Amino acid sequence: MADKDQGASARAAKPTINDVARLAGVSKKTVSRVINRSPLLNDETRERVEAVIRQLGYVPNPQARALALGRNFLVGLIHDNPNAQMVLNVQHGILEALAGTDFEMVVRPVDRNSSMLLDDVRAFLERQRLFGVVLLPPISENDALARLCDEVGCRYVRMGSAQLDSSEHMVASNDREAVREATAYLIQSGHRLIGLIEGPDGFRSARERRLGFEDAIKAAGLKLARSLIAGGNYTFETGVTAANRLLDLSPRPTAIFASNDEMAAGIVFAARERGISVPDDLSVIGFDDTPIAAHIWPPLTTVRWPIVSMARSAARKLVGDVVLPGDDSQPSMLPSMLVKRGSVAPPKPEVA
Amino acid sequence: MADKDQGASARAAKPTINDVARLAGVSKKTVSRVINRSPLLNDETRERVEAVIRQLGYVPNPQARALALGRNFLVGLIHDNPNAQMVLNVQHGILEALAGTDFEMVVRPVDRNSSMLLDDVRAFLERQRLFGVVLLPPISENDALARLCDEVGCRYVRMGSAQLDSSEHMVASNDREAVREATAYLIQSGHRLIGLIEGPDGFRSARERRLGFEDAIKAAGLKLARSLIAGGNYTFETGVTAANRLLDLSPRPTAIFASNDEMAAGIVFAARERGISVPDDLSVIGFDDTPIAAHIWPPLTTVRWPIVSMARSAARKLVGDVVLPGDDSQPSMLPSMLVKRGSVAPPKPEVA
DNA sequence: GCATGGATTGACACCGGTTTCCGAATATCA
DNA sequence: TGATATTCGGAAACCGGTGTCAATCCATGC
Repeated sequence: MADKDQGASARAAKPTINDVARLAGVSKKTVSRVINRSPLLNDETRERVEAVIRQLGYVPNPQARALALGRNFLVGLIHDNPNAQMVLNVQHGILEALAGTDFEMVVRPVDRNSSMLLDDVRAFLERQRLFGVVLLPPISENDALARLCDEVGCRYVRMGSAQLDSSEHMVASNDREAVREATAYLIQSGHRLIGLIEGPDGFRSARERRLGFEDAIKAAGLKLARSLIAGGNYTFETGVTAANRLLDLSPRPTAIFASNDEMAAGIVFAARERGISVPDDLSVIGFDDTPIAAHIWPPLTTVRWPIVSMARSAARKLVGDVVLPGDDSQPSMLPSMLVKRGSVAPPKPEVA
Repeated sequence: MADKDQGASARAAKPTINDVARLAGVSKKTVSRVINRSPLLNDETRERVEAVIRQLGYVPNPQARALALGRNFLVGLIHDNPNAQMVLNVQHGILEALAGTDFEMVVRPVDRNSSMLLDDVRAFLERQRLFGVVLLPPISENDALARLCDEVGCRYVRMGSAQLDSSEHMVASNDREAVREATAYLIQSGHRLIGLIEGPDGFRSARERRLGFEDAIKAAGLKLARSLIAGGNYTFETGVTAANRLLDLSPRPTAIFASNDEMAAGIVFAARERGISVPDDLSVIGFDDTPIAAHIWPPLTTVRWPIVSMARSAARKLVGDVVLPGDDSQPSMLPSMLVKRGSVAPPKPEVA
C-alpha cells in the first residue's frame, strides 16, 4: 500500500520489444532474433530493426530474458576472503572478461568454517539461478562445493594452485614448479640452511608450495630438516610467530621462504624487531606479489601469482560458449614467475 | 540449436508457486500474499501455506518477481578502486546489511577519468534496473553521477568524508574533526614543525583532511607554512616522493601527517631509506587504519575510518524501506577515531 | 505453369510470479 | 434472521522476453 511515486512521470517509459516490433513493422520474435544474433535472418530486416533499436535506445530487459531462459546473466564470485588485494584482482579479472557482454558479477563471501557453508551456497545458487560461479582458493579446493554446483546445475570454474578438476572446470597455476625455482634461487645464492613457513593444513596451495620447496632442497642434495619448517596461517601475525620460532634456532637459517607475502612481511617485521637485517643477515622470499611485497623495506623478492589472468580466463571459460560460441581456447594453466627485488642476498661468510 | 542436456533429469524440478498453492489448497494469490507478508490474511491460512512452503523447500523465483515488480533485487556498488582493502570492507558492510534479505550485491568498478564514465554508468543502471546503488569515494563526490541516478530513477547513497548530499542520500564521516584531533595530538606531543601530505586535488576527503590539519595548526597558534604541505595521490609511491620533498627541508619537520595510510607507509619507507628513525627522528600519522598500518614497522598511529559501518548503514538506507518499513534510523554520520600505535613520539630535544 | 524446398517470418503458448477485478464467505449489526 | 460491511480467494491479464511450429515467400527444376 501507500505506493511511492518514484518520479516515473518525469522520465520516459522504457521502450519494450513490442515498441520496436511495431515501429519496424515486424514481430516480437524477429526483434528477439536480432537481439540474439540469430543467423537465419535477412540482412535487410536485421538492419531495419537495428536502426529502430538505436533510434529508440531500446535495451532488452534482463529480468524478462532471465525468466524466459530460466537462467540469469549473473556470474557469481564465491570466496572466503583470503586477502583483499587478491579478491579485488580477481574481481577485476572477471569483469574484464565480462565487459561488453550482458553479464554482471555478484560477489558472495562465505565462511569456510561455517557448518552451514554448503547449505548457504546451495540456497544462494538455487535462489539466484546464477549462470555460473568462479570459486576462489582456498574455498575452491573444497570438492563438496564443486559437487554441489553440479548438483544444482550451475556451471563453475575453480581457481587454484594445482589441477584439481578437469580443465573445463579449472584454472590453475604451477605453484610447485615456481616455488622449486624460487628455492633453487636461494640455494644458488649460497644458502644452505633454508627455512619454510608453510600455509595452513588442508590448503592445496600450501601443499603445492611445500612440495616445490622440498623438490628444490632434495634436488640440491640438502637435508630436509623438520625443524626448519614452521606452520603459518597465511596471515601477517602467524608469519611473525613462525619467523620467531625459526630465528630462535641455532644454527639460525640464513634464508626463509614463506608461502605467501603476508607471512613474508611478518618475517621481515620479526627480523627487524630482533635487529636482524634483511637481506644481509636473512634472505626472504614470499609468494603472490601483492602490493605489500613492493611496499615494505626491503622490497620483497617474491613469486608473482598470475591471479588476474587466471580470473579472466576463468570467467571466459564460464561465459565463452555464449559470448563466443566454440571458443574453447582458454588456458587452464598459467605460470607463476619469480620476481627478484631486494630481500635476497648471499649469506654472510661466517654464517655459511 | 544443439541444446545441451544440463542434467535436468538428474535433479528434481523446483517447486513453483502453483505447487505450493495446490498442496495447500489455496490459490496462487494467497501464496503470493504469504510471501509478501500481506496483512490482510487469515493467520490459520498463512500458517498452513508456510508449512507447505517449508515442506517443499519452495523459494520464489527472483527473476519472475523482478519482472512482475518492475525492479530487481540487486544493490550495486560503484567504485573507482581507491584501495583494495577499503573496497572489500565496503563489500562486507553492504553484504552484512543485505544478509537475510532477498537482495544481492553486484559490483561495478569504473574509471574516474574516462570520458565515458557517465554513459557507462547510465547504461549499467538502465540495463540492470538496479534497486539502488552505493557510491564509494572518491567517485561518490561526483555530483553529476548522483544526478544521473536520480534521472534514471535509481536510488543511491553516497559515502564520503563530508555531508555532500541530503542525509537520505549520504553516509559521511567527520574527517575534518578527526584530523584536527590527530594533528592536535602531534602538537601536544611537542611537535612544532609538522608536515602534511595531502590527497589529490578535487577529492573531498583530501580537502576535509587538509582543513582539519589547518584547523589544528591555527588553533595552536603555529604558522601554516606552504612549504610544509606536499601533494600526493593516495598511493604509496607518491607518499615516498612527497616525503622525500619534506625531508629535504631545513629545518626538517619532526612530524608528518599523511592523508591516508598508503602514503604514510611511503613516509616510513622514505625515512628508512635515509636512515631517519620513526618515531625517534620523525613521527608519522596516517588515515584509514588499513591493515598495512598495523603491519609495517613501526606500527602506524592512524585515524580509523569507520568504513564498514558506513557501508552497512548505506546499504540499510537503501533497502530499509523494503526490509523494515518505516525504519529511517540509519545514521548519516559516523565518527572517525584516532588509533595510537608506535609511530609518534616527542621530538628530539636538539631538533625542537 | 506447377511442384519442391530452403530461407524468413509470425502466431501463440510459456517462463513464474504479481495485480486487477469480482464473486464468495465470514463477521458484525440491526 | 436478514442485511450490510469486511475480508478472502479465484480467474485471468500482465510483466517482457523466448521457444515451437507452421505459414509465407522466392528461386529453382521439370
